[in-house]
Amino acid sequence: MNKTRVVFMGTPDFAVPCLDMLVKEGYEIVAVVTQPDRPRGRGQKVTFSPVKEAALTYGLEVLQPKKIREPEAMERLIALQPDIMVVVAYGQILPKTLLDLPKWGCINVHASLLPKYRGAAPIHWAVMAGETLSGVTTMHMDVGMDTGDMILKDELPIGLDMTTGELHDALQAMGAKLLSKTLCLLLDGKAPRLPQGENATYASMLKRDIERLDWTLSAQELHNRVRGLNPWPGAYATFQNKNLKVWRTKQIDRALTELGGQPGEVLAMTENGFWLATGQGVLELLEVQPESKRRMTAKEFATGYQVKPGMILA
RNA sequence: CGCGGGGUGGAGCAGCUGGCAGCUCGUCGGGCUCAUAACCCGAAGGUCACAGGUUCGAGUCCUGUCCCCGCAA
Repeated sequence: MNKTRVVFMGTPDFAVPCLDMLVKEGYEIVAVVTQPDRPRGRGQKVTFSPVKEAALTYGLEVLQPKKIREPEAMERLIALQPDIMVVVAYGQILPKTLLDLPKWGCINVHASLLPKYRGAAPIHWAVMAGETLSGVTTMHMDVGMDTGDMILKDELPIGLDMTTGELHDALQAMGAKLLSKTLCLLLDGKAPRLPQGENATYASMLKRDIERLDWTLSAQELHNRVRGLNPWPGAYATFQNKNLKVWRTKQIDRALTELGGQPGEVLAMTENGFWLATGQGVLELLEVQPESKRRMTAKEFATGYQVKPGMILA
């Protein structure tokens, strides 16, 4: 049994394996802090965050302050006298008072190789940028946004067709393992403090306009956009005045000049879908989803909606 | 009660101002081609989500139920 008193802060799925790990390894989790319950989804049903769901199954105390700075929450955390706070995608900035509260400080697990992709959506932005290497980093938190001194890193290659969802799942598992190692080092007094250096980039929250596909971009950029926004929030284009989500694409190694066509024009039907002209290069659509319909292969879509060469997607 | 779309042969869609259930793909049989993502001829395959109602007659109109999905969060 591990007597270290831990406060865990986290919200989405990504954080859950870290909480699982802490429980499994016997840490004394004195409280779990997560974002408040909010109405969401179709029907506006109030739902718990994944971390809250997990915490409840473990019978842990759950705190859900609207703002972490509110006195009630601060007092409670202070009263709990945590030895360490572990923060994984919580979604709120911690004030210095809290950062300085635990004896061992506050540790964060971040889904990128810092100092690249600091911020809210590191996985999405890394995939959309066409990065070939990703990973997770643990750090000693400070007042900045993901600016703290680093402790450990673990790397993971990003495949050419890998989606954000796939990378997310891989990094999620990796994050829990790295956190485990990090805590061992830290509690041994052996955790390094590696400054992040100068080459930082930021991965801000996604804005809605990123989802709309612009066929004048290159096939490469569009392919990265589509896989980077899969499975959430999804990229879409317009077909016959209705939205068409594009879930999976493939870059075609074929010069556009030999085929002609304006951006968004259907060039040819293929075994699995169809080719589309872009600003530069050819993109094959493989999986799409019309409004109100389920996901389907681009082949099925083309069959039912009578897609033919020469037609235009906007 | 957040807004909205939809459930029709194996797949994807049309039909929904009520009157014999249609299209493309796939499947099966046959033909053609050096070849192909092909092409030609023919065939099989549907309790039109479920239950009730209106009607001479319902995939189509009305009511209820189940399931799927988009937006918004």
